[in-house]
Amino acid sequence: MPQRGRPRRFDREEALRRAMEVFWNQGYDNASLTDLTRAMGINAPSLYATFGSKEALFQEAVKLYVRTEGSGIWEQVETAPTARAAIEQVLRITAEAFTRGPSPRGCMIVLAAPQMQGANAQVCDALKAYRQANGCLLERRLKRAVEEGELPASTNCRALANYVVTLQHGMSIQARDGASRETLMAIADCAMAGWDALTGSAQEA
Amino acid sequence: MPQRGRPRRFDREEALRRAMEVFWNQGYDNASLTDLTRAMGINAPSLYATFGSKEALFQEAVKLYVRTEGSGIWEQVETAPTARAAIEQVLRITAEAFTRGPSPRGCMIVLAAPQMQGANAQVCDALKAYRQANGCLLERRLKRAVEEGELPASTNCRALANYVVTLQHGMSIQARDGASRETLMAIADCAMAGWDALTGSAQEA
DNA sequence: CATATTATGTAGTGATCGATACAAAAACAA
DNA sequence: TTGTTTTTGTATCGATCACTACATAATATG
Repeated sequence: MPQRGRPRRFDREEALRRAMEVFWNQGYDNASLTDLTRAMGINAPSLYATFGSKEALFQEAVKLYVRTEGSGIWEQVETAPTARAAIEQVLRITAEAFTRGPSPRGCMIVLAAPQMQGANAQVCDALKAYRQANGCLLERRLKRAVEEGELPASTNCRALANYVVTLQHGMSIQARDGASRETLMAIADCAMAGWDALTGSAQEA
Repeated sequence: MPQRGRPRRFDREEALRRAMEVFWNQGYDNASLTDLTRAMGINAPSLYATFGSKEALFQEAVKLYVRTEGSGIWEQVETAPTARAAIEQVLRITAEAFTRGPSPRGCMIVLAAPQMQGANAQVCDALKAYRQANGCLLERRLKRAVEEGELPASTNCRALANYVVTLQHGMSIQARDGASRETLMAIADCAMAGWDALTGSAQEA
């Protein structure tokens, strides 16, 4: 049973992609339905018939963001040969990804969040979960590095992971403030310059 | 000529302080006039007669924040004996300040910002200026450390300052997500553990 | 053809936004 | 007292918010 009734005049994926860019640029609350429908090229009833509500549209947009724009940063963490390489890649890909286009800079998951602590607790908690998942991913990778002997057993993997994600979150603010790719890359360089001393790994001793 | 006419029934400073907390918690756009007037204990006409507009009130609230809550973090940068001590203090005081109370966590200047890139350009630019002032302050302190021989002449002070403020900005996100004081302190510890290797200063060589 | 089903555009819903008009109230000066 | 000045509370303003009722258009099915 393919389609009955009048066919849809727009592409759902394309419309969702444009909605994602609006949310990415303006955040959840500041993106009005007028902004969204104009960018998506549809009217409000079509939006509601297709996506349900503004909040549901945002949730879908976040999933699309994680799947497309945000994935490149974290997808190599498990496969990287060392934890050191994994984290260096996270920071360097971040610097590259956050300065790709002129319009949406920095991470949507980080930047769409802080204002809506009180209102929209649903949306806020979902974003928080995405944010913390990255920290857990890094912590797991670091623990594996300890098991494999790359890092000493005394390594505080939790603290180290928090340190990296904190720096990575800060890069979103810098990117929004207009920092260049070179500037962000220099920040990544700073982190990696201190890495061996920070982990107390064998390379430096 | 002290006061003419009917005297004001509320304390201006106290009302401003309460407005600051609302903005700090909810950001600029998400703080409605209803929220503000309720917290300040006054009606809308009194707010407008006293502060001019929501935007003017926010600007005053930001100045109050910088003068009171935010000052402790940066005020010792110039006077600290070394750049290393200055930056360690910035990060440790940040960890302490961001976990002081339960309600407003993280830096108001960082967290009230990202959503309002498009709208309220005035307010947004003012916050951005405050944010970048901290980076400049750190960069100047690091340059002084180079002149005084604490750091080698090859030190990239700009990159180093950006690295520190990026980490400090990230700590605002962590604080909003509920990170404990110990967690933030561990992040500061990580940064300082890598500091000597990062700066290539004499202590490590 | 007729009928069912789905999407579309127009137009509007009540609610809330930031901001005010207005008159009563409370202090001063003359 | 009488007038002047400033603040106060009430009751709103037009604009915009997220959202939807409704009739029409466009497809499928029978």
